[in-house]
Amino acid sequence: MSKKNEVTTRALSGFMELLPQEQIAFNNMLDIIRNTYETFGFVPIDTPILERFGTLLAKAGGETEKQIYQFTKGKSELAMRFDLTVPLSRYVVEHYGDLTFPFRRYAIGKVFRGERAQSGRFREFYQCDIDVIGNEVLDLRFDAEIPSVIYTIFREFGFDAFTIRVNNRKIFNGLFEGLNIDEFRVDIMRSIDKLEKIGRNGVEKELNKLGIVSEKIIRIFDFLNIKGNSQEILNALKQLDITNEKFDEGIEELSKVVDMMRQFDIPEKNFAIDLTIARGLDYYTGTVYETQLDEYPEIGSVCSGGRYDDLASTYTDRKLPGVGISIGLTRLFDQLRSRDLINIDFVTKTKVLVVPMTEDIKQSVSIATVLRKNNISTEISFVEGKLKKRLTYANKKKIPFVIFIGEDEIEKKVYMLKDFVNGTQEILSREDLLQKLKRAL
RNA sequence: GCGAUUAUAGUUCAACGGUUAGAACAUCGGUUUGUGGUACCGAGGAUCUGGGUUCGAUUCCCAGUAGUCGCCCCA
Repeated sequence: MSKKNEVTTRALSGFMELLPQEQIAFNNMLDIIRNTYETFGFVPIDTPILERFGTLLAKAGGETEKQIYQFTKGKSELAMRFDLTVPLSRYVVEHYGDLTFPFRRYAIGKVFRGERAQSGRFREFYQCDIDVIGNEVLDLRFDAEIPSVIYTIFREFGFDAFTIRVNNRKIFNGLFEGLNIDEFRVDIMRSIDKLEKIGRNGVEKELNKLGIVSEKIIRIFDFLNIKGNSQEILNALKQLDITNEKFDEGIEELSKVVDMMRQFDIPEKNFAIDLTIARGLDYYTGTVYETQLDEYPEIGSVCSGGRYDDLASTYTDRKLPGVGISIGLTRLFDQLRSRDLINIDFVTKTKVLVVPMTEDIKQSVSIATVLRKNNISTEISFVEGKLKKRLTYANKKKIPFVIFIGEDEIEKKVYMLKDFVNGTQEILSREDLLQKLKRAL
């Protein structure tokens, strides 16, 4: 808070800003995500942060629309993207002729939602998406591959106890059709999604409010109360007295997806069928996923997604079914950080601080260049004042090595290397210095 | 959009209807010159904005603004 111009220097609420050491940790997680996506053969794209308002609005609706940041510049009605999937569908339609299908793309970027910020809920946050888009058709096996990417990433993050929960929207839709309450589909799913939070009574109350008769509510809970391992759930579903084509189709799909997830070597403990998962944007039509950390369920979902059969239908007559998932890295990172679960290993990536002790900096610059060419991050200290001050800088930033270059060193063409960790110090030739640093780092 | 709650140094927190609003951490300087961490000494730095009550308000009241938490929604 600077008084100078009476301008608040605080970042806006809901916009995460990190210290360098945190940002390094954050970027490390981003790197893991990006690398994993690429090893699965997803290609990168980067769509604009701003889109025409009409483009975003076409697929949004209801609550989502209220949360879109929109503004007018000149005569243009613009809006900030609220996710990466709607821009993707626009992108695919626009570049349809240049893309190879199934189109496997990843996108990492900030998205914006104009809502009230609170714990774990941001107005600007990173989404890290993968999607597979088919031309006319998309094999169900892709639905099982997506969770295996997620599994790989969370293992790379170092997590062991996490669960990828799977469900299929067709089961819900079939159930609601069968009970003749399809018109309340969206509202019902939202209530069901809150089951863990508000309990059975809370959900019952909400369903009552919608005007659903108690006999049907009981049927819904018969369905929701199905528990057990994946096989038990599937068996119980088949025995439910629901005659609806969609319902059966959903069970069939879910059954296949789960079976294939096993073939992708995802351990049983890391996935589960969860019939209460209804969450997610309106456009999901089949498989839906949600991932949570077993030890921190209160964090909520850090990775959600699903299958959508008609995402681009507002832009084109072509049928472009897709399946994908999004990691909400900002939320994940923020929640881990507030629980002290982020390892802050580095304040900087600098490994060597070169300290010129004279006006002549030629040798300092020269050795810095050599080290950098050898991929050793190096800074040169141009700080005025006492040597103490310059060493304090290295100490604070936890830079492990300092090289002193004074008159003696310049004269003899040698380097005084100080190991900050051990506190040792030695005079080395350029070649020995390089070899030693390479070995140590 | 709705509700609750909070607002004092860079940060986390004190205090008081009445003289210079305290502390810790952080920052900067010092404890003799080419050697950091620990210790000691010192310095700078704050009552969100506007009204009201009062002899007097940072303190009490109202409004605004902003933060936080929750609802809605969602990653």
